[in-house]
Amino acid sequence: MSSPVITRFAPSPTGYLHIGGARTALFNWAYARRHGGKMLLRIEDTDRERSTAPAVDAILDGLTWLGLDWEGEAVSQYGRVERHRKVVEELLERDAAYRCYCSPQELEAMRAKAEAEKRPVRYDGTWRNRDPDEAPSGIKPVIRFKSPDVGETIVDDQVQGRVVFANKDLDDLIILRSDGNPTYNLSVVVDDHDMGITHIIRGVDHLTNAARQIQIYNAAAWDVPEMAHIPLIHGPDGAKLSKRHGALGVEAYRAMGYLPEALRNYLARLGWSHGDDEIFTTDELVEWFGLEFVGRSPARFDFAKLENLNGHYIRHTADEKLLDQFLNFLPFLEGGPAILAAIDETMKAKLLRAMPGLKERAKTLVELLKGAQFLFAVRPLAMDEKARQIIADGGASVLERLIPVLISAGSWNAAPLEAAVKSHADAAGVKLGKLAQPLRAALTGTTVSPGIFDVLEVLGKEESLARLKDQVS
RNA sequence: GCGCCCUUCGUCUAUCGGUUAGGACGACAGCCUUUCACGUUGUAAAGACGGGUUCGACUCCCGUAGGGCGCGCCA
Repeated sequence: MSSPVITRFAPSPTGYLHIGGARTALFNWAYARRHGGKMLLRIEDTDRERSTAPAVDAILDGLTWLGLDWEGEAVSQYGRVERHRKVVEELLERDAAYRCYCSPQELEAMRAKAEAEKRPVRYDGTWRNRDPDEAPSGIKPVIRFKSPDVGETIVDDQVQGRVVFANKDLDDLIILRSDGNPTYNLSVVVDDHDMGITHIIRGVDHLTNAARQIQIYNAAAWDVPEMAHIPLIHGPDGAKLSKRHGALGVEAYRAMGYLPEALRNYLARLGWSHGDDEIFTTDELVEWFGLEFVGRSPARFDFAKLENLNGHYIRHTADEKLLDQFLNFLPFLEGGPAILAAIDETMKAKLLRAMPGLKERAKTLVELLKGAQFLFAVRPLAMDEKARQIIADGGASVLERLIPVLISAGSWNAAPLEAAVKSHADAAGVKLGKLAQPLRAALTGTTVSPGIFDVLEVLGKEESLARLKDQVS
């Protein structure tokens, strides 16, 4: 029996859980599930300047919302510094590390010079073999890892394949700062080892780190875990994902009205595939997931596809459950808490009854709310300017006759609304079907819809139509 | 600059040497619908470029171009 799979998600709490991190977490989670293992969570908070408690909360909250659970308590990397220091001591004793007395200024000069001479920017190894007795007094040294200077380091990656790095390209990285705190690459190795991580799944931006980390594993005589470096998510323009694009925190997606199952499905399909399957349950994802099906090229984030998927999930969610999700979503929407507070049992019943009509025309929960506006409208109804305009332009007789009927229809389910419009179509002798849309706009205060133009057209108000079009544009 | 990685329709992708290169989103057109939406049918749309290897390359190799990532006392 081989050892159980243990994966980990290790975000640094310097901000929210961004979409790329969410996908990394999803892959780790799915992989662990697939193999009956578990996913651990480690907060990489060794950067005391930038790490914040709210960020930790945001990450845990984001994962929870996405339905990605982890085993046990989240490990604080900072809480393990003593252990990290101890390992550094051991490396020092094994002659796998050494003290370096170069000042930040010297290093900066070294970098600048290398750049000016168009040479690779690397630490030149000044103190690697220099006699420690020559150490200048009053300077606190950093400790550098003694990276092998010949040969090569091979990252046998589950996704990237066999990636070879020449050791001469990897310089002696700092593993302990002058203030006595360990650095990332050292901490990661120690933690992954101590936590018994068997599979490291993370973004390709860590590929070079992987090589350095493997060297540390070797120096410590520890087994190197399996590694898988997955491609990054790019913005629609192919460049790095920016805020404007989608590098938002998952809570932003929640606020935009996306369902966690839709986001999960979408994210899973980004870089991973199972033949032509596009829509699948989380159980299926777990059943099908495998690193061998993860591609190596970066994927662009496509909101249109996410929306489509979200619409699908909204349509296929049972009314009761969808109502629950809708209600749970409101607190995260701007102005949503007030709306939620105003929803009593009667309103819930109305919403539930309206759900069938509502959900098939909403791609997000925000749109669902928009569609439900007619239920929330305060009576008597305040009409916006555009609606008044229509009435003034001749729609009055028709609208005036219809509005009382529509209000008395009571339920305000989309279906009765349309039925009411329908039943009066014949009576009025006009193609009133075309009025449903502008009516809704008029009754709810929603902004102009193209339908209003139709109204005027139906009523033969060419002149008004021209005027309105002019006003709108 | 150095190192590593990537390159199939606009986008996400299937193909794992032999296919009319398939699916999905989006787009466009039709149908359904007295609105919108849903649904449905159809159309357009791809192997970056140049060399090899092979009976045969999208698939393997090399090069070019383009793109990405990394090169901190950040993680």
